[in-house]
Amino acid sequence: MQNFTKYLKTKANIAEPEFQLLIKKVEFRNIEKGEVLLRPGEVCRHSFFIENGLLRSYTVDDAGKEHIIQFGSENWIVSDRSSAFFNEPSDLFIDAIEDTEVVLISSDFINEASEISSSFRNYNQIALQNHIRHQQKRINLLLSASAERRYMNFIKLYPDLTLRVPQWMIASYLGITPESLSRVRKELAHKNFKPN
Amino acid sequence: MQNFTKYLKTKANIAEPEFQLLIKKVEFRNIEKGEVLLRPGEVCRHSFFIENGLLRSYTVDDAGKEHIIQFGSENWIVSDRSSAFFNEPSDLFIDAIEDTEVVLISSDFINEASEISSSFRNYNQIALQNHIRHQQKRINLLLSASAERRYMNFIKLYPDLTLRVPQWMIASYLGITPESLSRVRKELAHKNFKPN
DNA sequence: TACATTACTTATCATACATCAATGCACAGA
DNA sequence: TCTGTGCATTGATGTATGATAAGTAATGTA
Repeated sequence: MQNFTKYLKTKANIAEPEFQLLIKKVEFRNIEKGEVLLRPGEVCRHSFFIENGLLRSYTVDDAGKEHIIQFGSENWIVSDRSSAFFNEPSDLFIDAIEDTEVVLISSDFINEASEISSSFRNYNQIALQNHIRHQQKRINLLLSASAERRYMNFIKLYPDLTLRVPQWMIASYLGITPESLSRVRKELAHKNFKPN
Repeated sequence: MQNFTKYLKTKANIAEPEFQLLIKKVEFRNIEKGEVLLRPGEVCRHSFFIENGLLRSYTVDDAGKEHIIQFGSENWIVSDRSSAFFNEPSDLFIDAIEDTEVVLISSDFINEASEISSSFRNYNQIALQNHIRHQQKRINLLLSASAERRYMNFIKLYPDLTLRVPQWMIASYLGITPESLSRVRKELAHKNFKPN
């Protein structure tokens, strides 16, 4: 749990004694590729801090089509925040794109950590605000940008994911079909586009 | 400032003595229809609590096209949260769709209120989580739903706004053109669709 | 009342992207 | 080595929505 430890100690700035208290509250798990961690209808009881590996959250519409809401790799947290916070059934699937090691974070953990440490509270606040900022950018892109521009934005933001995630999932994240993404990529190659 | 008072006292559960302290910190303003409260490049120094009237926030893309991020009417808060929280220049315009009375809420106010009152802190937390939930639903709709379904969802969620907001703005919020929205409406009328 | 302005609709044509189907490839398991 | 399965590519075709232009209705205002 090196990454999670580092996350608590440096990012959330938790001191050693509090750390010793808190660390007992979390659980460690190995997830196999393809394993499902959350299904629609269930309440999301844990947030997943990713030590290493790759998770995604997504919805499935009436036509059975998947729409990816979020990817998460090392040092990210994947969760259905709304479901976890409001204790209501989720609309999402969460599953593993690669074999993944996660730290299970319960709502209790968050609450206790917030009580114990004002710096954790602060960090949590920042995380929420970041989430909002990120979502707003995505909404704006979905409203205003073509498939090509959305894809270019994606590889600029997530060069690592671009390599690790299968293309059809990227397409799903961008709100287009795999075929369209393939054509977009061909176009870009043609235009001699290079990432960076 | 009846609505705002009620908001602080009942929703955020602020007691009378704290209320007296806090209320001095806010400012009241009348905004004329069309007046601009925030422009891209500026840092969003205030959140706007709406006593009555109607605001919107929106971006303008390279082609000069507007994309509406949010509407806000009575008892809602309109703001660029990211800009306000992180103290960074905004990408958004905020302006008034109707003559509007607002209460100006500064970051200082939020911070002080959070220190004074744990119930305010709590309420603020809930507001952030609500925002995230709302944005996620919108992202999911933009990824998965047709123009028609997005519109149907809109009138179900915001029957009041459907009447008060000009159609071309609703179209902009949904990510379609006014012409398309007009077509969708015709279709729905044809199918004998009634709200509710 | 008349005139200007703004909002909404309708019609036509254009296009980005979806859908469907076929093919090629790589990798995993027999 | 063969074969199956999943993914990426490509081509042909379809369709929802965009762009443009014009008309009509509604609203404001002199």
